[in-house]
Parts: sequence; structure tokens; C-alpha cells
Amino acid sequence: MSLSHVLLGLLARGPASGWDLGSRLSGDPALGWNAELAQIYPALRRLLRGGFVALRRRRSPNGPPRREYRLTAAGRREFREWLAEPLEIPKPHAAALARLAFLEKRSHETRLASLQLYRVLLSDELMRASPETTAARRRRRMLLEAELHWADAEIGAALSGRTLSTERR
Amino acid sequence: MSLSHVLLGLLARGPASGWDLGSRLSGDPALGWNAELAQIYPALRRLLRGGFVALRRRRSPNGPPRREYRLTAAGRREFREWLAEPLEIPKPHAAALARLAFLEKRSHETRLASLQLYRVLLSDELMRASPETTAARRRRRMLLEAELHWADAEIGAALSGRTLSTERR
DNA sequence: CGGCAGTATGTAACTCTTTATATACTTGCG
DNA sequence: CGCAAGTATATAAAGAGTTACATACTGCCG
Repeated sequence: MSLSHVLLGLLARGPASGWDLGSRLSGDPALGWNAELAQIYPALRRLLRGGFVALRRRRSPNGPPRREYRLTAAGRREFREWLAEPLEIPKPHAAALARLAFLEKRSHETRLASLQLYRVLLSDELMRASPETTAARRRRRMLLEAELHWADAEIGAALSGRTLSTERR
Repeated sequence: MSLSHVLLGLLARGPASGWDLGSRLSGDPALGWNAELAQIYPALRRLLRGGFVALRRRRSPNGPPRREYRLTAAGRREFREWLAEPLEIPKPHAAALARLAFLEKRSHETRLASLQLYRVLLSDELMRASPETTAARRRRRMLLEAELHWADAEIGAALSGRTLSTERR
């Protein structure tokens, strides 16, 4: 299971609570994984039962008691073994990409509108992107930039193709 | 559920069997979705029960009888509605990307080796990539090229940083 | 005080996906 | 003929992920 290993990897950067890990995951898309808290808490329990992490309860200044986890030696070893497994090109699994794949099924106007909206999402994401402090973050930024270029090219093509059909307005 | 809608979208290109749809999905990563046959067959049954597709059984020249599905009017409408839903930047969910995010945790040698292996995967994928006949395929090609550039840059950085530690042959 | 927002943890139910297995039809090879 | 490989459909079980909900502690605003 990848989630557990990603959590171990994040814990290798220092002790954290389930809440913290959830924030880190959703806050940094360059990490390549995302998960809801409802999935994180049981995963941490399993890691604890398996001896891969250790628990320390701490009072929180602004909420209920926190459960802070830190890596054990077994956890660090397990993480390293997972990290050494072979890489492969990921198979896509995203509704937005599937919708983009059917762009040609749409009318000229809605196609253009979708592309422009997607372009806005991309540039927002680029602005929000983390500093380029790691290879993964540099990768993500480069991909966002490339996708922006793609969107601009498609928008340009759609615009030059339409001239007649948008005469009304 | 996205899988059903992707299947409807593929069927909009012409009637197909579950086997065909599985081949199309796994054969074209630009489609943005992937699924096993074990998931596709029950999905087609549900679409049939829901009246979104119609079934025709046909003898196959090289195997057991095929069940060919084609879109109904309801299916086409359902697909269009799904297609009109708002786009959003996908949240990543890929073990390989998560491993790349922890590149900095690895030794100089294994980091370099991982990057070089990943680079090979990328260029293989680029060579295998479908012709640029749709926006989604052009997108995928541009992203693969950008990722190749990224990998080259990271490999270059890793190489210029090592000079001493690889002195032993 | 009451209520809201933010922090923090958790469970239950449901849906989606993967893995394993079974069946069956055809062609081609030994 | 027996068997492997490719085509084709299917189900069961297990695993992963999402959605909905419940609880509780703090500080702050009205």
C-alpha cells in the first residue's frame, strides 16, 4: 500500500500528527499522493500496530490532544525498501483528463471555453506552486508550464478556426 | 462514476465490446483513464440495465461470442452531461511520483540511477506515443517531452555534483 | 452566554479498483 | 490429439479510497 509508505516518508522529515500529514499531503501536490484524513488515521493506527511508528500524545494549544507519530527503525527500513522498488510511468486516472480527451466531441464554443477555464486553473496552480527546492517540485513546475503552453496553443488553434461561427455577438 | 462515462465516450466513437474498450483504454494513455477488464464488464452490465447502451451479440472469428455495445440516446445524453461538468486540476495519485518526491532521501548513486532509469521509461513512452491527432494526445506528448527535459536537467545536476564520489570506477 | 471557526481525532457505509480465478472458443504447433 | 497462445466474458474476494457523520477542545465575536 502506497499511502502507508508515503506517510513513513513524510515522518522521516520529522514527527507529525495525522492532521499535520493530511495538511502536508494536500498542501504539496509535488508529493505525488493525496489522501483524506479518514484514510490517514486508520493507516497510522496500522503503522503503530506494526511497529513502524511510535506514538506520543501532546496537548495542543488550540484543540484536542494531538497524537504525534515518529518513525521507528523498522519504519525507516520499510520506507527505504519501498523507495527502492522500480519506478514506472503512472497510468492516468483523472476525470479532468478524461474530459479533455473528449474535447473534440464538444462544440467549438464550449471547447474554447473549457480550454480557457482550464488555462486559468493551470496558471492559478502555477502561482500557488511551492518553491523549487526539490527535484519533484521542479518537475511539477515544469509540467505545469508545459501544460500552459499546450493550453495556449490549443486556444490559439480554436480561435483561428472559429472566425465565422462567433460572428453573432 | 467516471469509468462509466469514459466508456460511454469511447462508445460514442462506435460500437465496441468490453474487450475492445479495455484495449482502447490501456492502449491510449492520453485518454486519462485506465481500468481492468474485471471492472469494465460489470460497468457495461450496469450501463445496459440503465438503458445507456444497447447490446448485440456477435460471433467472433477467433474466440467466444462477443457482446458488442452501442450508445443509446440516453447514453449519449448522460455522456454529454458528464462532459459538461467543471474541470479541475487532478490530484496526483501515483506511487512513482511519490518515490520521485523522496529522491533527496537517497544516496547520490541511487538517485542518479533512478533518474536515468526514469528517463529511459519516459523516452520509451514518447516513442510509443500515439500520433498527435487530438488535443489530449498533443498534451500528453508535450508533457512527456517536458518531463524528459526535467530528467535531463536533474541528471546533469547530479552528475556535476558527484565528480569525487564516483572516482572509484 | 451561544455560536462559529479552526484544530484534532475517529468510525461507518459506501464506492471504486485490483487480484485471483474460472470458463470457453479458435488457431497453430508438435 | 494435446497443449499453448490469443480472444472473450465473467465473478468473488480483498484492498483502497471517498463521503458522511460524530465528537471534542480552544479562542473569539456578538
